Amino acid sequence: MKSNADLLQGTLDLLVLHILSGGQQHGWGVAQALKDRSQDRLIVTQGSLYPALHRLEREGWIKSEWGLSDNNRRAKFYRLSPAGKRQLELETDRWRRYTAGVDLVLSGAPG
Amino acid sequence: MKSNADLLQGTLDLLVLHILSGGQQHGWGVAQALKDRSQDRLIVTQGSLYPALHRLEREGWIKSEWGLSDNNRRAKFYRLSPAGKRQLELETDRWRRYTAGVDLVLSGAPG
DNA sequence: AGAGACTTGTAGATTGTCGACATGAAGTCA
DNA sequence: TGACTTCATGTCGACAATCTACAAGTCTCT
Repeated sequence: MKSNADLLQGTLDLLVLHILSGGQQHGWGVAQALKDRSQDRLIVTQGSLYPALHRLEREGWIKSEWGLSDNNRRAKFYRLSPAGKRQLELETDRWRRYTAGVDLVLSGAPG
Repeated sequence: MKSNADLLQGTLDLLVLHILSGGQQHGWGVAQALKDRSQDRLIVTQGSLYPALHRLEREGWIKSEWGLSDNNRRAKFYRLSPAGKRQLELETDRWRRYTAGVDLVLSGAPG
């Protein structure tokens, strides 16, 4: 049974950046936000989420800081950097262009 | 500079199956069709296309047969099998659900 | 004390695309 | 005849990203 693993590829960065564009959030919270807002369509596992966050930070698109979560637990909070804001715009465009392309193919006469 | 490599991942099968749903076509023709119909948004390289076709055939979703192209050249023609038709429907649904999820996240209030 | 939810993280396996390369036939043009 | 372009199929190694499974620790509630 095929999951969404392959579809997620190339979209996760965009999604995470978008979530963080509204304010700081810790990793677990990002995953929850994605699940909730997509109405359970987008489920991101820890094995994807944390490496993704580290990758984004390595690229300089997000910055992290330790703090306390609402539940009073130690958590690492991430926020968007100026470069991350630009990257978010880039990736949003890329996504829109790409889906437009797929839609053109899928809606066009087959054959 | 990021290409569409990662976005293509998980969509290529769907796109190829869709193209073939309208009748048989050879590999090169599939790539051309994708490029043309997407108005140059979807460019599939040979290194992705041929392995994908072999994969789909291995799964039993498409069948192949050697023949002659319009240009009088030796070419392998692929057509959708009944299982491929079902798979196309599955993957189309999967794609629609996924993009719906992404759109929910992207259009919702950030933060 | 124990259970369960919250929180971060890593390692190995798997998968899929890319770029580069190799091969060859058909048609065009000088 | 020879050179070049387009059409057409294919493989190989590098690389990137996700998944599953595991490890570990904290806070709250019973």
